[in-house]
Amino acid sequence: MGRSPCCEKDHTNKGAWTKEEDERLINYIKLHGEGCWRSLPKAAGLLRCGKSCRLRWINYLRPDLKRGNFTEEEDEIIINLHSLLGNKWSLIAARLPGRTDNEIKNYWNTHIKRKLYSRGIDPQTHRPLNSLITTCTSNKRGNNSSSNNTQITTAANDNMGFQINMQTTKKKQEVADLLVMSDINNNENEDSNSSSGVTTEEIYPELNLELSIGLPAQHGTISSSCIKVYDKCLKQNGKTGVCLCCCLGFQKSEACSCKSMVMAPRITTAPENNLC
DNA sequence: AATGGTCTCAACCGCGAGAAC
DNA sequence: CGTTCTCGCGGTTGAGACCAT
Repeated sequence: MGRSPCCEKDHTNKGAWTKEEDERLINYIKLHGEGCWRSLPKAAGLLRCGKSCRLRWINYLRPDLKRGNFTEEEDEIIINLHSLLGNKWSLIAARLPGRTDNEIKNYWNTHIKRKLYSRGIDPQTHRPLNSLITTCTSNKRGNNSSSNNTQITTAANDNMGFQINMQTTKKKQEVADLLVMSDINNNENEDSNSSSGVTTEEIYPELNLELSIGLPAQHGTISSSCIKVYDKCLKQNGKTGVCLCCCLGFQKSEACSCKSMVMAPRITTAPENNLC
């Protein structure tokens, strides 16, 4: 019946590789070649699972890897290939000798996305950001209970750009994400005169939250935090288009520079300090 | 100099497809 | 033919480097 497990996970190391482990892996592959990742760790005297060995070799130890910064030419190749292939990093890597899928993926997330945003291009769709007036649909519960929907719409803002220097930690980002939801919840609760301490989930077990928000298109400095929050929202809601200021509820509606673009009820009852 | 926030990237995790039994 | 495993992939995480105050 089937095959035996690839490794005994109780007896394997995790985390960063040591020099000694690297040397063992390199020496073994020099002698025996790549492949047979399942049996490799034991044969090479490594307390690692085969998967980990494969990853270490492919992403770091392979002799044909090109080290150093990506060139402008490589940037453009990646952008073009991504527009054709999407997040098929292995396919993109196959067309860039000496680069790994992991490396390209990291580079995309940390550099190229920002570059595209600053050009006013959405990195997912490769279309101009200011043409996007879209719908974010939070439908985690998978049920469209139309009477309980909240719909909020803003348009793209050409003036604000992405010059939001969000001094947020990862935890703050999570809080910020929750803020979005809780602000919506607050609006819902205000509407229904609900008292505090009761979650929206309790009030609306089948709640579907639908947002329609636009992204600014002006060139500017974008922190990776902004991009992460944007991506997270994008992922959770399935579609494109978030004004972060509004999304995070970081400003009062009357103080927000994109107020003229707000077309529908705002997301938030904002905190006192205006970070916009 | 100390502290706290942000960025980068190596490594891990989980999943799907196909192979082995 | 069904079950289990391997391989490879894309997404995510977290440690440490770097930067700002």
